[in-house]
Amino acid sequence: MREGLPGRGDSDKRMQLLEAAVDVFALEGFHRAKVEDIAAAAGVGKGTVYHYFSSKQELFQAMLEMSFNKYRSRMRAQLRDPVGLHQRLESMLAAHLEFVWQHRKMAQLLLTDNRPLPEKMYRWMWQQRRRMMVYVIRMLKQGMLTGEIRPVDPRVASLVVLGLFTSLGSQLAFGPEKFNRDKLAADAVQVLMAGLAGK
Amino acid sequence: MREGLPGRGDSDKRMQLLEAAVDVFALEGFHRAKVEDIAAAAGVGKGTVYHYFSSKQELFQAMLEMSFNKYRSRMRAQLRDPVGLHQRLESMLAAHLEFVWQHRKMAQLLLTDNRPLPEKMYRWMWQQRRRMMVYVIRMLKQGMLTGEIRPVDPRVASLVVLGLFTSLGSQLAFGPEKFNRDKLAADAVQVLMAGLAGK
Amino acid sequence: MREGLPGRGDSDKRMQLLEAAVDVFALEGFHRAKVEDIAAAAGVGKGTVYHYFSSKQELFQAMLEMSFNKYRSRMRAQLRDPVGLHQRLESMLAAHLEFVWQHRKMAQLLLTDNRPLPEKMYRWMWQQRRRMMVYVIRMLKQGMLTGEIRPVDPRVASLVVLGLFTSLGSQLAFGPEKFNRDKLAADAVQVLMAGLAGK
Amino acid sequence: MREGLPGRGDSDKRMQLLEAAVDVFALEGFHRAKVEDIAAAAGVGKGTVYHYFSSKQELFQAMLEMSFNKYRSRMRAQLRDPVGLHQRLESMLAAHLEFVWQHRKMAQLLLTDNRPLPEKMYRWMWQQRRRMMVYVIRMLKQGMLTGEIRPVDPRVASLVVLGLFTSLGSQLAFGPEKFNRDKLAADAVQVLMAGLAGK
DNA sequence: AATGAATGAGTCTTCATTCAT
DNA sequence: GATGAATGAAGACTCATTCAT
Repeated sequence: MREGLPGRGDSDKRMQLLEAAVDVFALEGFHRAKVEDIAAAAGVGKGTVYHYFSSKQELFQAMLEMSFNKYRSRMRAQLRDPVGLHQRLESMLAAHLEFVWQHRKMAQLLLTDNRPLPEKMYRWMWQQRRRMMVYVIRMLKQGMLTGEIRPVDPRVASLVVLGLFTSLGSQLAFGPEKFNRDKLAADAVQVLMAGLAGK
Repeated sequence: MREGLPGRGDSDKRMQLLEAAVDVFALEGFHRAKVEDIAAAAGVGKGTVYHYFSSKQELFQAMLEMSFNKYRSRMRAQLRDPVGLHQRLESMLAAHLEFVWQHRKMAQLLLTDNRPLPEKMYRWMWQQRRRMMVYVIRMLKQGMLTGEIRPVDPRVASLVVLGLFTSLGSQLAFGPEKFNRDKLAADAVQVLMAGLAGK
Repeated sequence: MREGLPGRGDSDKRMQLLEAAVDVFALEGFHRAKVEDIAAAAGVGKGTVYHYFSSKQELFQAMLEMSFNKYRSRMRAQLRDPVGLHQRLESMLAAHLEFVWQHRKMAQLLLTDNRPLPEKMYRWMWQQRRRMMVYVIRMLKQGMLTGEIRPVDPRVASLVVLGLFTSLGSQLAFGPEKFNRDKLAADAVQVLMAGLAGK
Repeated sequence: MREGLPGRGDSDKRMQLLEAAVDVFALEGFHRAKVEDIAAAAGVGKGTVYHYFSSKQELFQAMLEMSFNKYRSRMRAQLRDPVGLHQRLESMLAAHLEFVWQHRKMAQLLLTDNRPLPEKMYRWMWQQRRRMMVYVIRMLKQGMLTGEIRPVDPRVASLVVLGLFTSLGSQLAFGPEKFNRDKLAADAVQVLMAGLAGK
């Protein structure tokens, strides 16, 4: 049946399913989301899901991975040009907020519902955070070398940075207020760099 | 059987159930937790649950409220004696970490599983965060008046503060590392107050 | 505890329960009626029910019997004075309608819900009908002897009579219309006696 | 597996379920009937029931409607040829008895168990009776015009007629005796038309 | 490859009944 | 006698998964 160009990367239906999965899972959470609804949202039959994914579980994981990958490549794109640490933190945070905003639903899902993932997936998610942390720590260490930041425990500092990202992200995704994302990022990084205490 | 002081305000069984609920929900998440298991963990019959709570849902909510209330009173206790802002943030964070550590399971639950809560509970949880934020903002504003902190957008700053709390909390609850909680709190607040940028 | 005159026929509570049972069973039907509700309606504790009746089942049966007995004695009262058959049928029907009207709820119950009664009760109810039929047949036979009615198969005729009673009863109990019960009885018996066919 | 003519309008399984429902509901009553048993009787899985009916309730209603419809079309078939009123009543009653006999179980159900039907269904059943009554009244009025019956209150008379139908029906369905249905119908209508009173 | 009818394991919830006080 | 907290058997219903077409 498969019409269209042969060798066209990923099967159409698979991608449709993944995208439908983002919507439905985000809206309903893992448990309330029904495979049938995802199939319907993707415009395919229920059985078709099982051609592409061996289980609801697996579909969920694949969907998560796809989303994380999008996130990572978005972040990486931000980091090409070599700028100072302050500037870099600012554009990373802006990119983070931009992504979170655009994938609000997905973000809500990650921050609220899940847990079917028998450990394995959990570990994977934690790993993602870990990876991010490692990257931030490296960045901070380098900043200390260049004198852009003063000597602090990089592990503690990275937690502060990550907390900032997450906190602003949640507020954006859940909060009722509208923010100017770029200004928010700039302000927050400014606070982070200069500290709260008056000079 | 009835041990302990007679006439103890809240029904024994109800409290047993709430405590069993914390354990089981934290371990399994809302959906996988079986009412029967909670009953068993509390050492009562399945039907007894429905004497005290009209549904699994309600039991879950009651359990959350109990935990939040414990958290709030713990926090408030920390805030009796009048100290400077730096000191206050430090002891709040320390208390937060202490609580999170002691209620690790509960924390994991809140941060990972949930979503059955048809809006109502959601709103309630968001409200809790809101309330905390309001409190922090007030604290920061006062700090600006006393000159303890420099003039910054208090909303942005409060997000940084909350992010710090959450971030350290997660790391503590989920991370494999052991931390000296008091030192962690002190260091983090130090970073927060003085900022990353070298003087 | 039992205060009041000793030897006072039937225990107070028992009677209260039976009366509450009529209301609740009639309103809810056997299955939906909850023992607890009946107890509450009688103003006693749930456990008390089981002092007087060994089961919901038995309570139901006792309640039915009480009602039937009331019915029978009401009917019998009607039959003291010796009058002609036409007159007797008329006053029986009027008494029937009167009773049905006053015990509307009970009637609805009998005509709509029931069936928990594992045979035993069923047989009993059928027996009541039977007994009634036997009585009617005897009456009809006598009427033939006295020449008040013409020779017909008494069994068939009794079915017609009983059908009349039931049919008018249902209409009264369920129908939205208000009837003048005595006139209705008179008219119906008139039709029954004289037949539909014009002379 | 699928035997019988292909393309048969109503789904096979649905019909199997309806027929199994008649048997099981009639045997057990609404409440005691287990969905699982109906499924088993229909030779399908438990879940299948919920493909065709959204609830036990709905299955019950659908089953009732099917039966009533059968009854109505049976009755109507009886009424094609134009005959006198006496004759018509007789064949209607005979058809009624025939149907009741063949659907004895169903009849028992209707006359004994039910009441889950939150009003809606009740109204519908009452409506059926109403409709029948209206039809009978029209018939009687016409009979008065043609002089086949004498002038009587048609509403009262219709109650007598319906009572006759119901009464004989019950006797047939529940009673232990065997009847010659046609003779019974003829005799009863004869009584009805000529009345009990001797000429 | 695609489908959706069919399935039944898994759970919440109800409520008659028991029994310690 | 009276009570109501406690119990657990029983049953409706959901939904991931299979499989014949």
